[in-house]
Amino acid sequence: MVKLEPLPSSERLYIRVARRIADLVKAGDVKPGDRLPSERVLADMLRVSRPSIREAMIALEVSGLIEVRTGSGIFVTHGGSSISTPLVDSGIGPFEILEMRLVLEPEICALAAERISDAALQRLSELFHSMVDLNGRPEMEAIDREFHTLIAAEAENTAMAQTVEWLWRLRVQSGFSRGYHRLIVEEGIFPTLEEHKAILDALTQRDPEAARQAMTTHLLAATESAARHFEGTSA
Amino acid sequence: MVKLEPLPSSERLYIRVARRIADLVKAGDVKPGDRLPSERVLADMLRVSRPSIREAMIALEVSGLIEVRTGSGIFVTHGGSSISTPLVDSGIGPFEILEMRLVLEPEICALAAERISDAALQRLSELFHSMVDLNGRPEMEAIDREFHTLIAAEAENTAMAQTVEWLWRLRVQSGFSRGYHRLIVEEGIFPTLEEHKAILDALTQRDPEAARQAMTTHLLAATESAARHFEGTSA
DNA sequence: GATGGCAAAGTGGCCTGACCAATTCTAATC
DNA sequence: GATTAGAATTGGTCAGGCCACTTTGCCATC
Repeated sequence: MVKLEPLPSSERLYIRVARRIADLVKAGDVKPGDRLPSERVLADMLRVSRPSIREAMIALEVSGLIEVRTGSGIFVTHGGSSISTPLVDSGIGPFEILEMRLVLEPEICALAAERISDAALQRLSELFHSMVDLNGRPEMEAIDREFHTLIAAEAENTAMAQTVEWLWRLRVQSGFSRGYHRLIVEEGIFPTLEEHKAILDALTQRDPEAARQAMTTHLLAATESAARHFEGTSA
Repeated sequence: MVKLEPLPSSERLYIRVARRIADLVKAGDVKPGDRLPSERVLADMLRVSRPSIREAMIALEVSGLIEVRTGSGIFVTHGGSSISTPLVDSGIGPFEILEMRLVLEPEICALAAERISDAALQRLSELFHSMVDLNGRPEMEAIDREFHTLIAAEAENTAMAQTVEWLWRLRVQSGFSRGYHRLIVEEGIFPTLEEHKAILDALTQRDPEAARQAMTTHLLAATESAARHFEGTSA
């Protein structure tokens, strides 16, 4: 029972093509925001047919590495190869997301307190003031998202940062966002603002313990208000 | 400046097709292991061309929902739509993975202590004895993996479970596995066995605090031995 | 009757060439 | 200089075909 398996004689063509393109991006030959050559040109350069190029592009698109714009071209995503946005519903609900965030983000916040850059602190401060100005309008959710993902990025752990971004994408899918604005209106904006302020302050003072605590408080509050919101619903 | 965007009137065809197929799977009309109709038949049924079917299949394949076997057919994966195996190298290194596991898995283990089923405990026990029997041979890593992913599954939080599986896939990619066996040989098998035994015991007693502590101890030990292993290397 | 081999049918892998629709660019026009 | 109509570019989709690999089942052989 030796079970020798390979001689992957020849992987499927679209995979080889996708890897080539991905290497270009990773090597920095093309940067986020850049446009790739057209499908026809790529096909000509790689000596494969256009369908094969298209298959590779779809694979890369699903992987989140590129974005295809009809009639315009194929562009490299800014996000880089993060955990892909599920093509199929993940089936992950709001409370699972919050439970996980409650485990992950306080620690991330503590790490970020030690590693965060001045530029990031500056940006966080701007975001906080944007939240104040927006005062509960729907756009606030996007600010909230950038606030949390930026902190995750500053923890300088790619795995954690990608996971936080993934969780936000899941949140958008899982019908949580639909109630976000109503929630803010119902519960008032001030608690949320104060919680974010506490996080910002702790990070500014680079105090890991306070940062952890502030994030925990914030997410516990979010969980409770979500519980009130979804009370009795099937979500 | 209203910027009304909708009427996604017509998403790209391959996405609509992929969703239809994904729905079939989610609805249970086709089960894991089943073979889907051939590309030609699908094209005929959905009234689209074969290339469109192929593009959809590639999207689903990258998403991990199906598996395409040349000359044989298209089969539904057993794993279900988990976080997909990156087509491109994520660039996430061993220590980032361990840092994140150290945050996540102790809490998962604590949750699992309260929620784990008897059947799962039974399986964990079997896995532990397999580890003892294998006594450090390379196959042990697969057992180790099932041990941890099973615990994550028993925490009854899909987001966490998928993340743990994702981290193991990353680990395989990141050149960690290549040193695993050597590590075991160098450091001896017994510490690892004892750590797993402690985790198993805590879960059996359904003691969250002990479970958390046991997992922390295990991962700290793993981190240290990884540090010794990668000492001076570029990994 | 069981076994082994071989051919036909079925399936995915890949290509050529074509046409359509959206976007972008260009140049003529006001 | 700004506007706008047309041309060029780009992705979206289709049709049909050929190849290589797998599976299946028939048939000759043992």
